[in-house]
Amino acid sequence: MNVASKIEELRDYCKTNSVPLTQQRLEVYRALVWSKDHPSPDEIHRQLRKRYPTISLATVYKNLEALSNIGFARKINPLSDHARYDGDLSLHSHFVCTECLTVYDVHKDDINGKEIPDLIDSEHDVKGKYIQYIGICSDCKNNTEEK
Amino acid sequence: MNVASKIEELRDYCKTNSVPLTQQRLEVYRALVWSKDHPSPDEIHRQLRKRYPTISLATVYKNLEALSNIGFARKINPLSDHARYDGDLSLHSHFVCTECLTVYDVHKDDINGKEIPDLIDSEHDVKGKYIQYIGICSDCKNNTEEK
DNA sequence: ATTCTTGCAAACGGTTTGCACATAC
DNA sequence: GTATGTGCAAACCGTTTGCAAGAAT
Repeated sequence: MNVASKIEELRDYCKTNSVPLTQQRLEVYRALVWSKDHPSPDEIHRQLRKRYPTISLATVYKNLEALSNIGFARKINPLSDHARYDGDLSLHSHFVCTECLTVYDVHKDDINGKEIPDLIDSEHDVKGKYIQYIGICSDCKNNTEEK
Repeated sequence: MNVASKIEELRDYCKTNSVPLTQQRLEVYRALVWSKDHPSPDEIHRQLRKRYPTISLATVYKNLEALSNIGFARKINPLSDHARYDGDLSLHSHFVCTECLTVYDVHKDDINGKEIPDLIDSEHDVKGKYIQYIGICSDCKNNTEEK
């Protein structure tokens, strides 16, 4: 899907759901879908600042959060605020709970013995791979239900 | 592999390679391989402090780094210091360059059309999944070779 | 008119650094 | 004896928060 039509989708969504669509929010979204890599808030801010010199970094943060909440963006690294270490270097995957940020190991028999596919024909030097499953862990699920 | 034999491995490695094995380094490693989840430096520090009240947080950081360098630990979230956002919410995977921290999209045809296996029989609520490939991107590879 | 957003600055919290002292080799 | 690690405190830097002014509905 191209950039223009994605922006139309955001316009439509905001109109339909009475979500305020400020120029800043629109431009944060535009910078995001325009970007080939996966920008940090700071990168988006630096880029937007060229054309909108007064836009503040806090606004970029708040809009990325807002866009995520309405399903137009996603933070790809839920564990972005703490380093996490693993003493098990064998091949395995992870389940990350987005509530409590616990990381659970997932081993081969938990995914029906299927292999993690290799990345083919890539110019990059692949050193490792694992599947990252995202969701709500059983503990958090139960605690939420109790409320 | 059990905890005791992993610790023996570390002892052997350090002896063979003349790497200083301090009590602190040993205990950081022990705490790491003991742990069921994937602890942050702070969690390891809090745990060790119960038995070694003088151990400092900076030491834990330095030892996790040192253990990673000799292949006894791994930071599972290379993007832990910056939030990263994605405007493409369709199913795809990521290649993360550990040098420049750029994130490249990986689509289905880059992995030979194979599916990402589902997590089966899990009590957790899986909302999403993607493969994280880790390595050195072509740009960084070329720049390193030039040096 | 009301509600939500912006921009600024200050506060916050995880991580890194510099250095004198201590420990492993 | 030399090289490396430890612990403390300060510095660093990405992120969050509070609030008065401004914009969207």
